[in-house]
Amino acid sequence: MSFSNLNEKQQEAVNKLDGPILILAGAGSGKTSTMTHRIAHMVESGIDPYRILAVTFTNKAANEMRERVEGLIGSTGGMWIMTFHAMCLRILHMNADRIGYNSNFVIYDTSDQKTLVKKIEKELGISDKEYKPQMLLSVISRCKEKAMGPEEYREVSPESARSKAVYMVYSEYDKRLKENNAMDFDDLLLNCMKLFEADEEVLVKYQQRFRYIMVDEYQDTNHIQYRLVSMLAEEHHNICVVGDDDQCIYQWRGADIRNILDFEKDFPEAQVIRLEQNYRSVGNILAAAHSVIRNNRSRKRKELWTTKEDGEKIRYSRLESDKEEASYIARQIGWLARDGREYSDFAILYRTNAQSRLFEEALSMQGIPYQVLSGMRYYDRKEIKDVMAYMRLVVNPADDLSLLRVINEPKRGVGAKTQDKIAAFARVRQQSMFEALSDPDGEVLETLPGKAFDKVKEMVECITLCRQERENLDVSDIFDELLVKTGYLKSLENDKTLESESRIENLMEFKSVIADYEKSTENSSIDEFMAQLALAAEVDNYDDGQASCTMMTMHSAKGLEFPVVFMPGMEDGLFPGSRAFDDPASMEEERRLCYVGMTRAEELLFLTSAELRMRYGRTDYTRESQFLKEIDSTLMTGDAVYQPRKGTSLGVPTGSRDGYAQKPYKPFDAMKYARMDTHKKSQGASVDLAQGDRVFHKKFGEGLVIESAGSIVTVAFDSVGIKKLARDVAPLEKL
DNA sequence: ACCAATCTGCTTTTT
DNA sequence: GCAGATTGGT
Repeated sequence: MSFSNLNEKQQEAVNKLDGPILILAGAGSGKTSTMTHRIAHMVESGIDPYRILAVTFTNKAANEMRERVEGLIGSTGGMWIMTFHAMCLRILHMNADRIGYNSNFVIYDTSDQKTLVKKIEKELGISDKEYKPQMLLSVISRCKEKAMGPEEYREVSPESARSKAVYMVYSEYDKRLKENNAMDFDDLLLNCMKLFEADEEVLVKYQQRFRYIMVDEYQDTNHIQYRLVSMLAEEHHNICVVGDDDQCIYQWRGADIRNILDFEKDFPEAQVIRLEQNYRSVGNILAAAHSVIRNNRSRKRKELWTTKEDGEKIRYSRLESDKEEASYIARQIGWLARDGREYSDFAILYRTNAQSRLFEEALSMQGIPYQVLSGMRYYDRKEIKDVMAYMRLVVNPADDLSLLRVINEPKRGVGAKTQDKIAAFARVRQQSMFEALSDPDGEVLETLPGKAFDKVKEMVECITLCRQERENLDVSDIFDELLVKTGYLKSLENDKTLESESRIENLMEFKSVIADYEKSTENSSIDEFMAQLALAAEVDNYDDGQASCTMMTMHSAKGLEFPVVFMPGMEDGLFPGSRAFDDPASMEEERRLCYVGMTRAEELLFLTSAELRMRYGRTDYTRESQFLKEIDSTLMTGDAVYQPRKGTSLGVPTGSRDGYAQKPYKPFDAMKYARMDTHKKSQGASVDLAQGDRVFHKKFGEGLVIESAGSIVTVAFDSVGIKKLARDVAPLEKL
């Protein structure tokens, strides 16, 4: 095989197959090409594909790698090219019994986790206001990423109400997952690691099998993923990790940047190869991106270069308002398209999904076709989750959470009280709720109120039948059976609203997903289908063949490239987000995100900001993003970026190398004020004042209302006399 | 048990 | 500004 299309460094990486290697692959440096050629080279050198493992983060990356390897050598044979989670799922499926799970376990996604935590909080009498499910889950997830169980958590945490609450929820959460024969995403990794630790035999089997290991996006691995990889590579040390510390944008989710920074410590004999030639962007874009990222302290030395021409300068515009910003970008796209660009050449990359709305409006106004990659997963839709819950029960009758989700969907007259009753019965009988209801003795079922009895019985029988026959039925048959016999479809049809119609459409779309699955798999089964589905994501649906421009967050844009990129909302408080100003580490992460965004652009890069922006329902003045100030001004045209005068009263010299160090200014936190707004509003509305009422004012003390007309209240205060107050604003309490 | 009116509370996202 | 959750009324 010839690698003449690869540069020297890339060839070096491709040719060194043995021993640990760290490939620092800058943005656009031909990373995937290098990795796929390296795999191809292994096979050409006579290495059995069965011995090769390549792990990625996303399905998309795994699919792309598989396709490209197939393109090079025709077949991927017995290699494993898959995500961390898929790998663990596969290993656990074959060995579930060894860690006390039944191999038909189901996977709980984020919203299942949230439902479960809320339920637990309620049962334990913990306020879900004080301890937000999301916050608890992120603590739990952080623990699991470090392989820290609830007991260990308790030991290392300070004695506080908070850690006690976390401990109680965490331990109950874990217990419930196990009872329901379910795992969350972290468990897939964690349990796989536990399996390796507990069972030498299993570990050795995989160590011996995978003699060559590659890990993509190594900068985004968390501690458990790191451990898994280290364990597998322990024997032979043939491990090749590829990543770019400058593109680590998932630290907030547990990615541990130290994994890549410390690789050479972990494997002292490691060879480091830097891919620094960029094939994607013109010189000016590259230089501008570099002028931003160099402000980060914790990064490996690296500077991309290109043989491309400088290209045009980056264009920056400060617009009057967010609406103006959107219409400016739409106009630019219009002009460039008339100039011969394809619509698919354009991408609008923003910091938050909420920004997409204005662009959608502006683009459709100009008649420009677009596609939005939103955070909302297709599988998060209610109707899809409902039918999936039915399907899960077919696979795993121990899943109480799914049963609770659908027992009253469609309405069967089973309210909260009845649900509690069933749960209580099930607990006494040491069964899951579904098992209790379907028990042939009928004891639990018969306690249901009359009209609920028939309907629930019908549902239970339908699911039981599907379960018994699931070996003989196609997945789509089970789907039909469930939709019809449970009455779910009928209740949607009877609804006759626009919403229910679109729900039916979504269900039909889901059926075509099932049909696709059946076609693509020889031995299709509902068990396997459910497992695959849990690991599928929406971003996989991005279609680059479409003749439309694309909008998405900068996060989702990682790994993609576009000839023309727009980055709107370059404002302190939005990008970088206001929280970044409290913490240098997260400011650095925002900066990496900015770098990722900018390096998506091949030829043209537009940055914009708006003087006035509406956020959380209020309009505020904004300040230009500090990232704009970091960009080498000789590389930009358009509006000048406002630069504060040197040596201002605060005495902080400008031109400091780290952006955050020179920043005495904390951007306006729109969210904080939006919250205050709603509280005020609700307070004002609740105070219904009439003449003669006694009131209390924080500053003026007690008084008597002498007139209440429209928005003005006149009060005679005992100590300070008569005052006229605006009723919606004044902090008045009725006594 | 169910529905509608009000209130709340908000990044980023993959698996 | 908007969606999801909660409350209060039937």
